[in-house]
Amino acid sequence: MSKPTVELTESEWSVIKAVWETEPCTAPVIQDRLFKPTGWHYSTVRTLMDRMVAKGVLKAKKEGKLTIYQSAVTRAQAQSGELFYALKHAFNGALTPMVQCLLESKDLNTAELAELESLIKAKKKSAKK
Amino acid sequence: MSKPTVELTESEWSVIKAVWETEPCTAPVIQDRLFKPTGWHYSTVRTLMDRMVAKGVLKAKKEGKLTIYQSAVTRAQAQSGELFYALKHAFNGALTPMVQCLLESKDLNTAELAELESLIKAKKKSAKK
DNA sequence: GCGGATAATTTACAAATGTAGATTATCCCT
DNA sequence: AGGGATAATCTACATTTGTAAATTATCCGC
Repeated sequence: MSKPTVELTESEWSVIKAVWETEPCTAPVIQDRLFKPTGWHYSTVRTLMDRMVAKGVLKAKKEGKLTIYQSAVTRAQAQSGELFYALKHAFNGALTPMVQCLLESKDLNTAELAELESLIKAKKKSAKK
Repeated sequence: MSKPTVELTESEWSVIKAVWETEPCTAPVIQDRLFKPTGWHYSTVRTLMDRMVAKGVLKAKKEGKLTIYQSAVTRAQAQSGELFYALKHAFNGALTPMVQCLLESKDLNTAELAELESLIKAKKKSAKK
């Protein structure tokens, strides 16, 4: 029932993003989408995808001669996985320093800051019930 | 002059955290600190540290028979590296969704939210002008 | 039914990562 | 000077990741 934390490599991120955009889909389709940015050949993409199936981040089913792939984790799950990995390792789980790091490193304009502020306001509202 | 983005593996995070806390220090000292949580033996830690020197995240100098290590990247640099890795891969560089993910996944209390809010306020102040 | 197109399968191989045993050098003490 | 303690060096090996060529199967149209 618990979703075991998702951790993806850089290559796997490329693949799963393409899958989310086109699923259900076949490996050739994904290869096609990724060829431009990565230059990967079919067997490369296919290997990645099959390994991802083994890891449980993609699902595959055979349909006639074709293998149809779908994601087995949502974008939100994968995002959380990545974020919490960073939070845990780099910030020892402490949220505030992480946000501080974000604010300091990125050069945010006033509008962006306002947006973040309103996100928090909204959250406060829903939290205090 | 530009700091090439720092990327650390999980094991390397363990090592560099210990180094930050004790530097300058020797490998045996680090091994000692890490033995409890990880069970790693001397040669394991030593290998990691030497590979980290090769990568440029630690520095080593010979002092008599001893090898003295120090970090070559600051905690803040490493934190940024990790955070931006996540931001880039999981969120395509978009800050707002990342913060949203943070707010949604962690169950923050009102005080924490207030703290984040004040971080942003402070930033706004320094940004404008 | 055959040939080209498309997809799948098999196999491979180098680099990076995680882990550590075995051997050797060094230093200090008696 | 010899022996134990400590540190260093060397070597090793399994797993994971990145990348793909070569071979084989399948299907569609002629």
